[in-house]
Amino acid sequence: MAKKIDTSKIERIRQASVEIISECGITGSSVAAIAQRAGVSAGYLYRHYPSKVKLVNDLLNDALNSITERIDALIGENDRIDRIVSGIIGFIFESASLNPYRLKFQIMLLNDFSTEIDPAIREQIRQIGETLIRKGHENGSVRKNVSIEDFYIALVGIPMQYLAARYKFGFGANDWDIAAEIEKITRISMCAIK
Amino acid sequence: MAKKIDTSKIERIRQASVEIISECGITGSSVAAIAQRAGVSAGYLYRHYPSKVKLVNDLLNDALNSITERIDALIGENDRIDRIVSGIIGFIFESASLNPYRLKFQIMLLNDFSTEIDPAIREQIRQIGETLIRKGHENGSVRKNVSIEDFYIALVGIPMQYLAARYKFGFGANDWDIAAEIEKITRISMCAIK
Amino acid sequence: MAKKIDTSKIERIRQASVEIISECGITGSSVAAIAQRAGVSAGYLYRHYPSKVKLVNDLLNDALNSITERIDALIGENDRIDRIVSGIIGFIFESASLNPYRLKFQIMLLNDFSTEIDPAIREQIRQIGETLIRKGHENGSVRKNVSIEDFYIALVGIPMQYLAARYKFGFGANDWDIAAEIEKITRISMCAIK
Amino acid sequence: MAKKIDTSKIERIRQASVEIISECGITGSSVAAIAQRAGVSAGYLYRHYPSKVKLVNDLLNDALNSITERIDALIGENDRIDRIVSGIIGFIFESASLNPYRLKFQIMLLNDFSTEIDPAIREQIRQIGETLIRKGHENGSVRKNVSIEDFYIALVGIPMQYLAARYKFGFGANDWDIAAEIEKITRISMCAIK
DNA sequence: AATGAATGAGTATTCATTCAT
DNA sequence: GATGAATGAATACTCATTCAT
Repeated sequence: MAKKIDTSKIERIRQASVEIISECGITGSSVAAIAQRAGVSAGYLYRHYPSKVKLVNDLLNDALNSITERIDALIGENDRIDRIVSGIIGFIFESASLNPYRLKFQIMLLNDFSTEIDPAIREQIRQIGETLIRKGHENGSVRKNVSIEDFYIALVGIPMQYLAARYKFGFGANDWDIAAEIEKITRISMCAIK
Repeated sequence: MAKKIDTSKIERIRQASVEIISECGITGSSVAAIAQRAGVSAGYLYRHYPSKVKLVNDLLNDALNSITERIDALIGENDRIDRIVSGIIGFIFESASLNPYRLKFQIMLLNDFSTEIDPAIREQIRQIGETLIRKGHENGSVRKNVSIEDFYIALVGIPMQYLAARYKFGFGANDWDIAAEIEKITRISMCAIK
Repeated sequence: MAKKIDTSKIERIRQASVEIISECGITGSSVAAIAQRAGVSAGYLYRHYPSKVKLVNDLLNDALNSITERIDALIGENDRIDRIVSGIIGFIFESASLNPYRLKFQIMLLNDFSTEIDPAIREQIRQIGETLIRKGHENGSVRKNVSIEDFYIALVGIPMQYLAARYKFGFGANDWDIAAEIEKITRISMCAIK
Repeated sequence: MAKKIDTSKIERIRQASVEIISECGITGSSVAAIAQRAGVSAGYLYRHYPSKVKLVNDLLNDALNSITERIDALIGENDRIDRIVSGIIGFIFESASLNPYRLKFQIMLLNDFSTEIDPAIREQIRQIGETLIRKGHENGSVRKNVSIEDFYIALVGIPMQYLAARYKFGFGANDWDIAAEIEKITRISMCAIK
């Protein structure tokens, strides 16, 4: 029986990449630094990712997938738009508290015009948007002329900018009432689509 | 007499920097590439900026200053928070249509955790936030527990995420009714503070 | 297992540095030129020396150490100052014939006021000087008011200037009677301390 | 009547060059820095020296000439070798106290194998050496087999190494009895040729 | 005459990537 | 499989030199 790939090493590479890239930016992060923080050799990294660019793309796609999958799940679970909105905002805040590096990484790359979004992901996001528009129209929970951008802002843009402001400017207290924050952001986000 | 400094060259360097950085990221943009696009030599650039870091900081500070100055002006002109909000959103959209690179540059750097905001700028932003909170409370146009972050997303976060979504995903039509957009986004942004 | 470090490469870098620096001066010697003469890549050099400055300092310290170590050894072996003086002069001439670049390198850097001597080396030299003064006074082989500078001249300055004159002006024949030269220089050097 | 060349500017360039080069080395000294310290423009400097290399060569030749001229003068004035030796040593010490930069510059370049001595100067030095050998033999004040190198270290090498040791290592007191030093060094230097 | 703006080749240093072991 | 030695192209920055004014 052939040796299994040591998935924990791969996971360490992924987490190390996210950490270092969120701290130093993409081009500011060297493969050597990533490998070192992951506790593997640079050569090992290259046996699993053909290039640094592919690694970063993979990570970004996964990060976006985790959000789209959650939205898909929420859509499958219930029809109420407000539940979907508060569900995804809760997910983002939870993700921020579990792994802030990962959230910073997502925010950074979603606002970085030097990296392209994988067309498949873009298409997936477009479909989610259209599904949500249709659903919203069916049960009258969104306004007539709501657009995909409006949903993007509501589900992703607003909560992430809220967190970005904290990370970037560090205003305000450090002790939040997370449940209250989620409720507040949900209310704001609903304004974007209702 | 020696040659006169060609001031247009400085401006060309600034614009080229903003363009290339918004396309390639900070570390992905080489001084040589910037100089070439500006039509000057790399050496020339260094006679006016002591380092690439200083150049980028200068550009970012100017970009942020242009926003804070506009907010200050709007605050000075009138007391209605909704006018201030729509004024700054209008300014951002106008800026996006005049010089999209500059706006991309701002969005990118505001969401990049590998660069620090100049403490002077951060303080300026904090003061603006507090002034707006006080004003809003005085005339009852904002809710009780509104925070600086709430104002940040209302004035900057939400309009910029709209634009980021367009730039990054390219959904939707290219022919906007800008006035209507501004009105819509103002309404959403007001939800963040009201 | 990864490739083994080829230790001969390090030695080649050291020798190439000494050669090129003795020919072109420190700032006149590029890292690229050194790497090329050593037959390694520039990147390789940087995996073993953190900077050009450190490389040069290392080489200079080693070169000075080789002299101070020899003096220490000679001091340990016998008490006669004249034996120590002729021993070190012999060592310098031997070194010049084995590796003239290395000697040129030493001469150059000892007479270059743009580089600092490592304080540890300076202290070592001072201590050697004081030991020699004490020893010399004990057995009456040096004059009363002999100073550290006098010993510096005797042990290092005079033999090296003799060689510098050859290298720089190229007077005289190329076929020396080295033993006689050493004897002559020793006699002159003894005048500096007796 | 045509405007005269402003000789004071030229002199300032020369002195500034000597100062900066003695502090930073040849390649470590930029033309811009030299021009600035001289209070002239870089362009002005280039109207009088075709290149940095030529400037440095000129300065070195002048520095060596000032020594050879003094030796020639001393030879013309008297026949006693010891008077010539003490005369030139006195001249070097005087020069060191009037303009230490200049002396450091001379020491550095005489021990720098990356710059070539002008063949005319070398020939002049050789002739001086031969004259001194002949004179010394005539009046029996030097030993039979004395060489040009012996004279070089007696007249230049030994006094300059004394000064180099002070500059480089900073041993010893700062308050010398210059007359006594000159006498001491003359005695040592005479050993090199007697 | 004198300036200093402008250049571009050159320098030290880094880093993605390869490959011998 | 896994390593890390080795590479060399790329990057930020400097500086001798030129030339328009």
